[in-house]
This record gives sequence, C-alpha cells and structure tokens, in this order.
Amino acid sequence: MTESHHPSSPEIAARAQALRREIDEHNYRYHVLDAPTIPDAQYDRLLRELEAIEAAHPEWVTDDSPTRRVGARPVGGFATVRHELPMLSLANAFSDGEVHEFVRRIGERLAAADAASLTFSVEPKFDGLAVSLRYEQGQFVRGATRGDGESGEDVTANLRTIRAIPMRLRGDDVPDVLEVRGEVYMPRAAFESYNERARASGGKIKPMVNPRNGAAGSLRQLDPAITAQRPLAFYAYAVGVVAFAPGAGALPPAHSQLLAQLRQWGFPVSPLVAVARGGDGCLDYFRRIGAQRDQLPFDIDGVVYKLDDLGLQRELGFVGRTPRWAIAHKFPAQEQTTVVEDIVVNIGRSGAATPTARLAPVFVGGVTVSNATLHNADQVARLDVRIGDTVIVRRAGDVIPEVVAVVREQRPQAATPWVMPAHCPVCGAHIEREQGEVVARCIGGLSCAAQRVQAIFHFASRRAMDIDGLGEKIIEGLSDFGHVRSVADLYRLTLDDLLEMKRLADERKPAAAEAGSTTPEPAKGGKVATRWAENLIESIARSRRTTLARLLYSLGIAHVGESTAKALANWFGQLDLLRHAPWPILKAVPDVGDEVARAIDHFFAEAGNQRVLDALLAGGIVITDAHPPSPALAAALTVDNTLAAMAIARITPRRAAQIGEGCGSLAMAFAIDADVLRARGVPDDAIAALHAVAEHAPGRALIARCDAAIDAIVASAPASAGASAPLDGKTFVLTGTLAALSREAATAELEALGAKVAGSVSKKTDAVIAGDAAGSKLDKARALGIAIWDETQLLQLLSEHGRA
DNA sequence: ATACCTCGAGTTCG
DNA sequence: CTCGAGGTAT
Repeated sequence: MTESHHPSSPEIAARAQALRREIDEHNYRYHVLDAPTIPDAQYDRLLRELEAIEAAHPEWVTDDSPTRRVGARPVGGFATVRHELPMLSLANAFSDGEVHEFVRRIGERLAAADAASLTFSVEPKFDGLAVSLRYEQGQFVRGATRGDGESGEDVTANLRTIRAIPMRLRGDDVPDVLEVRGEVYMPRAAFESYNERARASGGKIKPMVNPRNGAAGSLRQLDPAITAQRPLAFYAYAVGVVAFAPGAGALPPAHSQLLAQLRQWGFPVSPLVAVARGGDGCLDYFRRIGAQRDQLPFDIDGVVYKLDDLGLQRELGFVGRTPRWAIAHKFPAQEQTTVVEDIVVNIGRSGAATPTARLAPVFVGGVTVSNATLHNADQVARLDVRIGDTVIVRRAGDVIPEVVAVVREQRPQAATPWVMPAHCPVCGAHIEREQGEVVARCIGGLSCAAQRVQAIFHFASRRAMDIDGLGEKIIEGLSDFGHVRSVADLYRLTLDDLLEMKRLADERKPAAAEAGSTTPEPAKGGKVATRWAENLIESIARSRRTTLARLLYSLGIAHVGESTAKALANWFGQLDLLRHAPWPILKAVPDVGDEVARAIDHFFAEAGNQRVLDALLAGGIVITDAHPPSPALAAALTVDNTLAAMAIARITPRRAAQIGEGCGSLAMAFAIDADVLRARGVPDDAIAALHAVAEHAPGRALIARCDAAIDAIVASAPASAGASAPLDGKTFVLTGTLAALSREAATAELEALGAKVAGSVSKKTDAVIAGDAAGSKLDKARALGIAIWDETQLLQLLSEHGRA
C-alpha cells in the first residue's frame, strides 16, 4: 500500500484473501512438509498485516481465517460430542512373541497362504492425546477428544489454535464430510522451554510433569488464549466418517495410501511411517524406531502395526471395540505409577542423610524399580511426597529412577507431610543441617556405624585402594563383629577372623537361608569359605603398595576427591610433609581454597586420624611414588613467607604489596610498631589485620607452624624445575568409547605427559578426544569450536612422546 | 560482587 | 548423570 493512493475496498478485500491463502500455504509448508520457505519473522509480518485489515473491516473476517485461531472462551465446561464412528482402542503387544501371534492370527483368519508376506502400515505411537477433527465441505467444523471412544469433549476452539491443524482442506477432490483422527502432542523442546520458564517464574507457573500431560492439560484449557500460547503439534493417522458427493471420489485401497492422501489434504503425517512385510518386518521397524526413540523430538510409547489393505481390514472386523487388524507394540514404559511404601533415611560416608522412597516394585524402562532417591528434604517438600502416596516414577535416558510427581487425587486421608528425623536411624546422634546448606548430616562421625562402614567401603573402592572382593555386606559383618573398627584394621585381618565373621553372620540369619533361597549356601565352614577368605586376604595384601594420591583419596577427607588428591600428591610428593602442613600452606596448591585447605587441616588435626595413618603405615602400606615436593610449591611458599601470613590475616595481594613497600617484608611487618607502619604509609585496616593475627596466640602459633612447614618443604624440594612435561598446561576431555585404550588408561597416559584430563568441555579445553558413540560433550565441543580428535590422533600424540 | 568452570558426593539395578 | 558448592577469573 502506497501512501498517496488509497486502495479501494475491493482491493483491500482481495489483499486480505490473498494473505489468508499465503499464510495457510506457509502453515502447510511448515507443519506438513516440514520445509518452511520464509523466516518466522516474515510469517509474523504477513499475519500482522492481515490482522490490521481485519481489524479495520470486521465484516470481512471469514470463519477460517488464520487470525481466527483464537476464539471466544466457552462458558462453563466443554460440550460432549458423540463420535459418529467410535474411536478405536488397540490391543497391546509387549513382546516379539505377541507380535508374531498377531500376524499368525490374521493369516489364519484370512486363510492367507503366506502370513509372512502380509503387508502392514507401520507408524510410531505418539504419546499425546487422541482427537477427532470433522471437516464439512472442506471446512474445519468441530474437534473432539477421544474420551471413552464413544463420546468426547468438544475442544474445537482450542484445536483451532494449533497451527498444524488445517482450517480448510487443500485440493479440489475433498469429501463432503471427513473425520480425521490423530494425536495432539507437545514436542519435547517446547515442553523443556515451557518448564524452563516455569522454573524461572519462581513457582508462579507450575511446571508440567511430562509432554503428554502438558498436551492434555493445554487442550483442556477453558480459555483458548492459553492453549494458543502452548506449543502443540499434531499428526494425523486415521480417518473416521468419510462421505464423498456422489461420484466425486473415493478413498484409496490401502492405509499407507490413505496417509499419503491425508498429507495431500493438508495434514501433517509422521515422516516415520513406513510399510513392513510380515511379523519380521514389523519387528525390524520396532527396533529401528526404538533405537531412535531418545533422539526423536517428541515422545512415543511404541509403534502401531496396521494391516495395510483396507479391504482385508473390513474382512477381519472387530472384537468389541478393538480391531483385529491392528496392534500397538509398546516399549517398556519409561514412566509408571506406584505407591510409596516408606521413606527411609540413608547415611552416607560424610554423614549425609538422604531420604529414599521405598516403592512397591514396578516395572519401568526394562527393570523393576523398588527404590528411588529423594535427594534431600527440600526435594521431598517440593514434591510433597508422603508415605502412602501414589507417585509417578520415571527412568529417563538416565539409569537412575526418579520420583517425578505425586498423584494428589490418590493420596490417603491419613498421609502427613514427611519430615527429616531429628536423630540418625543408625547411631541415634543428632541430624543437623547447617544454615544455607541443602544436606542434613548425622553428626555421629566415625562413631556412627553407617559412616564407618561407608568410610571403609570408600577406602576399599576401585579408584581408592582397590581391594577386590571387599563389599558392603562383608564390611558390615566385619564391623558388627568387632574385627574392623578403622581402615587400618583391614591390614591386621587374619584368615580366622574372616571365617569366624562368616560363621557368625550365617548364624544370625538362618531364617533367610531356610526360606528356600535358590543360591545354595553349602560348605559354609568348608573349602568354599576358606577359598573366599584366602582371596580376600590376598586382595588386601595387594593393596598395600599404592600411590600417595590413592591413599589420600582413600582417607575420605571432606572435599578431597580424586582430582584434589592428585594435585596434593603432585605438589607435596610425600605424606609426611602433607600430614603436618597447616592450612595456609595447603592453600598454595592450585584449586585448593580456604574451605578445602581447612577441611584437610582439620582432618589431620584429629589425633585419631593421625593414629589411623600411623597404623596403616605400620600395617605395611607402601607409597610407591613418593618424590620431593614440587619446586613450584617451594617457590610459592618462599615469597617472603607472605603466603601464610596473607592467608591468616586475610590480606589481599594488593594490600600485601602495600605492606611490603612500607616495611620490606610481611614477616617484618609483624615485628614493627603500628605507629611506625602508619608512618611508612601502610593503611590502617592492613595494620589492624596484622595485629589481629599477632595478638592472637593461635594465630602466632599457626604462623610458627607455617614457618616450620615451609622450611621442611623448601629444604627437600629440588632447586628448580627440570625440563617441563611435554603436554604441560594442556587440557583434554575424553568422550565415547575408545577401542585400543580404556578411558582410564588414556587418562593415565595423558597425565603422565603433564596434561590435564577434565570431565567436561569448556572453552579452556584444548581438544576433545571422541571415541565411539560420543555424546553431548562432542556437541558442546563443536559449539565451542574446540579441536576434535579421533583415537588415531590420540595414539599418534602418545607415541610421539614415547608412550603407549 | 559475579559468572563461569570444576570437582565432589550420592545414586539403581543386574 | 545431576546437583550443589567451592575456586578462580573478571
């Protein structure tokens, strides 16, 4: 429209009509062909132009205009619609055998010579909401939910808001009446972003439990304006009533062709539909779709096989409301409902009290689940899970089951909110929760049997001391019968100790053995038990030779995991230097800050822990990789002893420089009078900080200990670094499965060359080494433009430097 | 102070 | 794997 020329009414009306056609066309290209030809912004411009015209000329608005997708809000509930042809329900198959049986039955009834050659139209079974859409003379007139199959709810206004549903059929040969059946669903991405916003809203918007509930809830909104904001989509998969004008046309003879026809009429049909031959073809399809399931942009709960020939379908007919010619082959459910029988508290090695839901066993995602963690009290409160509640349990792409939501309608009257118990169920000590922390902890420490067992279990674990065959049950036995109180006791165990423990443990639970347990437990005191005990003793003996990093990690010091243990071992080199280092010294190690340094200091300050360490050494532990402390550590510490003083007085580097300028060194600063310092230009707050330490006896003692520790470290450190490691400062990330090396071996090789192997990709990563079936890390590397190597390149790098 | 980036700890079933 | 929280760079 130009500014000078005022278009006549007929011109504008024509423009409006053209816009409607164009917008419909773009909807079709986007939703049905999945091949948009204009950017979203341009689409929006067209829509706005049409809206403007219609606002100026309401008399031209047509019922099927794309602007009319959001209609008026219905009063009260939804009207009930009776389906002229009932909407079917399908029989289910859960195994290959049931599918073969289904095909065999059809072959038999049709007296087909060769059931294996029957063809089926096969398609994914969407996890959404089935609806029926009615078109008269090509216009969308009504849509209803499936309901009970006989009648559903009239959700026409809401269905209009779904762009994937055409308001008008395309083409000329359209039937007088057409009912299309299909599934309204919510794409996963839309579900995720909706929940993202819900979380960001801080509770104002309630997150959806899953895409299916999201779709169902959205479609049942009384206000179509709300539905319009929910990103719903639609796939057509069948027809109901179809009536052509006399002589005007007919449906094709096969279901697969019917789907093609629906696509031509303007309906989205899943691109995954296919044709399969015989039971084996169907099962091939099932596996192919199953393999893609996690990658699909929408949820499916199985696949559907329909005998392709519509004539044969008619011949077979129905049993009740389910057709003989179709079956749904379901994947193992990823979500199930079950009942929370109890909520118990588990105590971890750090005393963390973790609530766990004891569930009535339920088959989810291929395994029977009877436990699910609830993480912490906050999570329990968020979900408001109570004993006796019916809950939805999921086992998503991950392995670990989780409680997704509570089904409020099925809550027993008597159920009360769950609260974290005040006392440890194992040792009776208080359970306390630090201000601002999420986890509650049993404060019993090692006097709590649970924490003792967990501590020993951790000590023996593969990445720690690697004692093969020392499992939780055995440790419990050894602990209960007094053979092992601390990890050091493991190295004093005798064959007799183990055999006696086994005997006592077996006596304690004879009932279980008599209850017809299938595992024969004979020869308890005999050869088998002896052999077991010998193996365990041998495993323990083997573990004596270890590395400093492993030993440190084994101790279970708070905040000291594998990585920190390695850093400490590399920098200090020797246990003796480390076990007496005050925390300001520990802070010199990269990635060790106040919190971690204090935790280590605190651990070694416990006389009991030092005794255990001595006992371990007395028990024959040998550190095979002891070496002098790193020159870098010595260098960091000798900068005028400033490090320790800075840490204690919380003096920042900038301030330390100011003080240093004023009096030569920080150490000197402690000896100089406040007035003199002030006269030399040292700021008052710096002086106050120095004094706080100097006048505080523990502070002075700490500085003295730091001095001693620094002397010891400097004395034993080599003068300077030799040739630096070839890959010093490089960071790698491993992903996927490597063929020649295990992931652990590859890590060890790279670290031997001085490289760091990180767990996740960031912009600091130098290269990502991708093995087979690499996952999200690879995508992230691509997004960040990080070098991606294959295994060959890794092996080449290693051999260049004389490894592997 | 703030915004990453890492690390640690807990977790289920066969 | 996922969350929480510690460490460090900005």
